[in-house]
Amino acid sequence: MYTVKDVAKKLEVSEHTIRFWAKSGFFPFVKRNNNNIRLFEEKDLEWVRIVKCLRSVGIDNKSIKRYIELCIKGDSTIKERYDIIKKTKEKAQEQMSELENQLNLLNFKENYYVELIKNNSKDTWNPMNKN
Amino acid sequence: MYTVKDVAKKLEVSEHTIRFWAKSGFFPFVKRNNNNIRLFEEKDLEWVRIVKCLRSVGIDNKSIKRYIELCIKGDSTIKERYDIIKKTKEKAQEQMSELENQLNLLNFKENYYVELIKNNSKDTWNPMNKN
DNA sequence: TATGACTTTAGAGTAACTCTAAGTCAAGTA
DNA sequence: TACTTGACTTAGAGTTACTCTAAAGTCATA
Repeated sequence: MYTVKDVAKKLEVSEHTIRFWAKSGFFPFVKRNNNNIRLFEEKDLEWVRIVKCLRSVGIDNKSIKRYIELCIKGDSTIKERYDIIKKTKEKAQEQMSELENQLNLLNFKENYYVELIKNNSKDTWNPMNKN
Repeated sequence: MYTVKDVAKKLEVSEHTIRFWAKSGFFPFVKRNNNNIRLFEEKDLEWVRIVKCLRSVGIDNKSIKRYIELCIKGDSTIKERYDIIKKTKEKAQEQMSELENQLNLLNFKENYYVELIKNNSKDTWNPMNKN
């Protein structure tokens, strides 16, 4: 059994965020002990992991809530949930190729600076260069 | 020469965002015509591209502003700018591997749903399943 | 028993957009 | 010539998803 703090540490999400997600209704299944303290079971962690995954791919909180409501409804919604996951996956793949582009640009910039430093030359690319 | 709208379309960023960035002081070099309209030159587009790149890797606007101020200062700041780009690149690489993890999870989920549908079986993973 | 470490909540604060309203200007049309 | 349309401008309000703070409850240890 894990407290909010444990979950936060284990999944590398802030405690604030876990509580915010809880308040947003993302974990309707989480039990509380006698002192009103949330205790996540092993199985629940998988769920938090999915929420983190959806968020980090940029799915908004309203859509995550909708996905959760489909899960609550039960097996009749499996097809619809499958579609959501598939769309999300496609979105993630686009992000991957976008990130590759950005990495290329950063590599280019890095090399550019390396050359500048090595040759002690002027930064002619910089549109505001005063030199 | 490109208006804000042109830049927005070319770099796939909203016009609002370009104006917001302009207001934030990200494009101190952009000229205006007689009617006070911003006109970006070809060279300036490269700059907007860098800003987009830094933002999409999660660099905050204050840090981007700082980078720009270093650029304005001129060639004496090249080493410091190099360090920023290098750190940003490392951050992007971490994001890449994080995104790979998320993609793996999404693939796993996708296959799980595919199997459920194919075999018409129960969703035993779902912690809120009512079936 | 009190100190400290933990939890909870409501609600204020923040970053980075995102949108709206009101205004200027130039070009096209009746 | 007057009017409408459309592109651009600004200030500032609104939104999302956190992020933080404050107040209060519980429990172990000194």
